[in-house]
Amino acid sequence: MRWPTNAALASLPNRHLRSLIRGCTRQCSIDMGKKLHAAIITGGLAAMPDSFLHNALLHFYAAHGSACSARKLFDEIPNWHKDAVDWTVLMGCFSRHGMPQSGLRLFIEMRRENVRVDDVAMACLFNACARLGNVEIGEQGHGFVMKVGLGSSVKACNGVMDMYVKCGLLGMARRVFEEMGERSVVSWTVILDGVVKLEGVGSGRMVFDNMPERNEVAWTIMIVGYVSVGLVRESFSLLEEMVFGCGLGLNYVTLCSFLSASAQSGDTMTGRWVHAYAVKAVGNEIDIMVGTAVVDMYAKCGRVDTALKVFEHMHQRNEVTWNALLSGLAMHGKGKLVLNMFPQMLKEVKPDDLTFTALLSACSHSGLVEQGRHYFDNLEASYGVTPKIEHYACMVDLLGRAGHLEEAEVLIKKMPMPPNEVVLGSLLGSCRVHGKLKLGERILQELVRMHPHNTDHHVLLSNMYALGGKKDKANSLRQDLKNRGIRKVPGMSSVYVGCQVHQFSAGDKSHPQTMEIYMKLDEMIQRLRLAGYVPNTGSQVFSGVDSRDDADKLEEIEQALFCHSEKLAVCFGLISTRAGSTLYIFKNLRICVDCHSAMKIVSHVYNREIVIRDRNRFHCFKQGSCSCSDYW
DNA sequence: TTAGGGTTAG
Repeated sequence: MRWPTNAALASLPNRHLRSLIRGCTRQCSIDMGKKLHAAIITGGLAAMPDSFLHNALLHFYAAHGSACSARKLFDEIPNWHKDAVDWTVLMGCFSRHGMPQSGLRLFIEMRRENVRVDDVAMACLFNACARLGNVEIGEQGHGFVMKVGLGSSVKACNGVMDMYVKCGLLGMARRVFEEMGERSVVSWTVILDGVVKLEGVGSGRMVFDNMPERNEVAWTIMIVGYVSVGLVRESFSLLEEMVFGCGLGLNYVTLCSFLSASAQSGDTMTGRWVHAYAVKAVGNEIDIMVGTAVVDMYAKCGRVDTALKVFEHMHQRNEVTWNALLSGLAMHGKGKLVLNMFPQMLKEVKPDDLTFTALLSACSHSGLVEQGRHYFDNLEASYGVTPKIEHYACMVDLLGRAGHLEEAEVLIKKMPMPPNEVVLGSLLGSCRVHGKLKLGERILQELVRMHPHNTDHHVLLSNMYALGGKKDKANSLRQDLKNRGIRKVPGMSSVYVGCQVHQFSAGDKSHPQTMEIYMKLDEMIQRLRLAGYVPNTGSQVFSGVDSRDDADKLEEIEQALFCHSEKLAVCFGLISTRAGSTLYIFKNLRICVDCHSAMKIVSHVYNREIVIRDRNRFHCFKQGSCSCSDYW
């Protein structure tokens, strides 16, 4: 079919043009929508204001994320001709596309222009406040709603509640909910979301069970809640009820939500199920967003080879897909593969700033200094990417780890922005590795000034003192933290066994199989010692100073080391999984030096692959060595 | 005939 001439299009009645534009909005026909817009301009229709036509066009640009075009069109509509709908469409567009601040400004402008504010406009305002976490303006908006008599509007109240929930004030949201004369399924969903996130899945389930009506969003919130705390059995039973019991299909939003939750919590079982569902539903033509989420999920769950396979089979890939894969490979220390694949990426898509964060962190995790320098130096000239603080942080990390501490310091001084915690933290980490106590102290002072409550830095420095033989200084630093009432974030390790997450903290005795776990731990330590393991007591300063003799103290330090959360998780994994199968462990902090050397020997002695995800990267222990080559 | 709230991949 031939595209009609602009003149032919312009001769159509406005109501037909409006339907065409609306069709483009619904079908995501971006090119066609733009052509229609052009025809309207050249046909002279733009000079004859028609608010419905304008609004349809504005809605088209707003829906497709082109906030700039939407703003431009909005500004072209004469002020006397703008109605409340035009204002709210643009406000919503700003908020949804990462510019909630602009949304707020627009609301103020709207008030100044004396445009009538209705409940939908208020809902948009609350959405912007929710995204900004701005409870002050949100509360003022709540007051305004009550004052102008919008308190009986379900939409306005839902917006108020959502704002309070997103700002962490569940009590306020509940009060609004209880006072509502009429509630929609959305009112219930907002409360459910708040309760699951702020009070936990247990309380959330009670709300869910009491809902008079449930939509797919409610099911999604509940299932994501279960996945994110590792309740696999519960997430599965709800998934089955949703899909097979209620016959609700999973759409791409739901699928992405489940995959993202699985990636974060390391729940491969749910992740796999969702992947299989998506494949079964649409065959190999998986939605690009879902496919990307699948790649990300496998990579973050430690199955980087599966991630690579899924990636290779995808029919369509964009820069987000590539970034998911490359950063996954980087986390697994596969730096060379990242650099080998990058030219192929250049052929397919345009790399963005996140691509280079992945690339530079790959270089950093694999010790590829020269290559890292090359990409960093050519960021702007060759790829048109302005270096952001993340890139500087990667470079400081890369240089520091490789022992070029002076160069790293020079780079920090040259940065166009002040260094943040990540940049300085990286340099401090390198000081520990290379025993640069003086520099370390200086950086820590700066870091403490910036973030007095972050314990990680103190721990790093106290470990550094201990390594340098300055036990007194190390202990006084610890004491200082204690006096100020600041506690270290407890290390936690989890492992999925039998459809359930099993979580351990250091010295944990709460697991039902504690007896067996500690018996296994004794046996494991003995076997490790026979294989040459020597506990790394040098970096430990937890003992406190008392009058007991050194042998006692040493034993206490050793016992503390043996009970680290990842060792307990490994022991539980060893007794509860099939011989020879791989163990996957997820830790919230970074793995310590002693656990790292112990895990290498465990992988050899027990002939098991052990994959540990720590806060920064993956360690894959196999036959006595680690994929990070002791470089982390 | 136009608009909104909750779930949206790196």
